[in-house]
Formats: sequence, structure tokens, C-alpha cells
Amino acid sequence: MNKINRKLEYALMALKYMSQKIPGELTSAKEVSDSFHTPFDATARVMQQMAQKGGILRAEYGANGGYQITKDLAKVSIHDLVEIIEGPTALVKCLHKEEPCEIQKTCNIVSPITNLNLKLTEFYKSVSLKDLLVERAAMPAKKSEVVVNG
Amino acid sequence: MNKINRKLEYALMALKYMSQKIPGELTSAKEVSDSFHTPFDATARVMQQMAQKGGILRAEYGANGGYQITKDLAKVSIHDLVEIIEGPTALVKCLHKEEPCEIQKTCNIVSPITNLNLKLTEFYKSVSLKDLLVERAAMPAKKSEVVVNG
DNA sequence: TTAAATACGCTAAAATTAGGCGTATTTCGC
DNA sequence: GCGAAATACGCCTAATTTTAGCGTATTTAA
Repeated sequence: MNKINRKLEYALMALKYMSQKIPGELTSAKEVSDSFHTPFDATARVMQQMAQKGGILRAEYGANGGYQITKDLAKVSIHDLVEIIEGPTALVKCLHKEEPCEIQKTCNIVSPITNLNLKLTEFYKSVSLKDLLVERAAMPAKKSEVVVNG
Repeated sequence: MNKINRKLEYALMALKYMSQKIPGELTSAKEVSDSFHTPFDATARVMQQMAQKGGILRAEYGANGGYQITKDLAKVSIHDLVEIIEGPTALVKCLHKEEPCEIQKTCNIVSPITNLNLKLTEFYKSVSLKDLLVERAAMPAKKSEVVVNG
């Protein structure tokens, strides 16, 4: 469990790359895929998603077009990004109703899993993209309390 | 990301089931798979792993054999269990050396991912199987601080 | 008008997960 | 002693998910 997939990696790489540019400068998907030797299509797609679904980026069409960070990365959590890239997140499918599990009638761990899922979501919401990606010289560690028992 | 796999589900179901029995009573894999309608082989396998690799369970051979919880579930974390069931855990493969990634030379997110991986591991280590599985009537919530920035 | 860029649906390949089969070993009960 | 029931475990196949690529439409600068 807990493996990061390629799309999320590409998204993080692009965001970090873009966050190091001077604000307002455009970055094309090709520029990112060339810089890191990531597959163009997949790289382009996650940048599209961040522009379309999340509004983290703004797209400029046409030749010389590209993307630009529009949201304050301190206000976007890793949880937000994951939902943009992967859609609704949950430890198990049965937690977002779509698919009732075939053993649900007898399942004895719905409550524990639900609880763990909640705590994990809290954790991911507590980590901003700025925390994660942006280098900060000497900033005091901010603590986020995560309640383990509920 | 963060999806729980079947093996881990079966392990948790078995552990919760067993934790509700009177201490010392044996539970066979068949009993668990019958109770929850989980596939026998997969269910048996995770119970074997918990006995062999982790020492959470003790196996008794032969007819009327079965398993018994031997470790204090308060002292086994969900992180421990995941490693027993899935082996070494990491957000990305390149963190346990085995497989160097093909884009590693240019990768700009090794440090962020490493950091996130560390915090996530801390989180999972802070949740014991007792916290997760055992019903406790009126126990005050214990807080575990997880430092988000490092 | 052409080139470079975003936008996106569709399909195929690759990797991972899940399940099942076969067999060996242990031990209880008859 | 024998058969049944249980753990132990290697191996193989099917199913699912992930990953990548192709094709095409649209937008805009030069």
C-alpha cells in the first residue's frame, strides 16, 4: 500500500520545477518532459488536470503557450493534489459508495478502516505542497497534531 | 495511492476476529474464511505470514490445530503488519535501493518524497493494532504528534 | 498558413494483484 | 497404522490496475 503512482510523481516534479521559476513565467509540458525525461503524454495530462480540475495552474493556449501556477501552494494540500490526479481517495473502494463489497455483510473491519482512513486523510490534508516542495532556509517546524484514537 | 490490498484486509479481519475470542483459544484459517466468506488460500497465507514472519501468531499443527495471538496488539503497529504482509514499504521503489529509477539523474523530488515517506511511516508506526481493532468502551483519545515539517 | 501548444478520447502494453492448484508435513482420533 | 484436518509453501494463471502511446480537435503566435 501507499505507493505513489507515476502521474502523481510527474505532477510533483512539474510543480516543483515551476515553483522555482520567476512568477508569471510560462512552462510547457514539453519543457517539463524534456527536463526530466518523463513521457510527454503522461506529463502533459497531469498538467492539464491541474489546470482543468484543480485550478492550481492556468493554461495559455497556442504557440508559446504553457502553464503558470495560480494558487498559493501553501494553501493546497497533498490531499487536494491526489484527488485532482486520482479522483476520490480511500483506503478501500467501499468507502466511496460506488462499489459495495461482496463480503460487506460479514465484514468486521468497516469501522476500523473507516477510522484509519479518516486519520490518514487528516494527515494528507495537513501537508501543503509548499511544505513538501518549496525549499525553506530556516523555518521552524510546524507541528500538526493527528489524533490517532477516535 | 494508499489503497489497502486484500491480503492486508484478510489479516486485519482475522486479527479482529481472533482478538474477540477468549485468550488461548485456537482459530483455524478455515474458520476465518468461512466466517467472512474470504478465499481460503489467501486467508490461510496471511495467517501463515503473521505466524512465520512476524510472530504475531503462533501456529499449532495437525488436526484441531490453528492459530493463537501471542503478541500484545498494543505493541504491534499497523506499520509492522504491513511490512509482514507486503515486505519493505515505501512511497516509491527507489527508496529501498533495489531498483534505481531511470530518471533518477534528473529527478527533483527525491528529497520531498523521502521526507513525506518518513512522516507517513511515523504515522503508521503510531497506530497500534489495538488502537485500530479492539473496541474500547470509554478510553480517552491518545494523541500522537506527527511533525509535518522537518 | 504553418507550427507549437493545450485538450481529450481511445486503445494496447506492462505491471501488479488476487486467486487457485498441488504437494509436503504435522498431529489428532479411530 | 491410517485417514482426516490442519499448517507451510512453491508455482501458475486470471483479473485488475497502471502506464504509455496514438489520433484528432482547438487555440494562437509568427
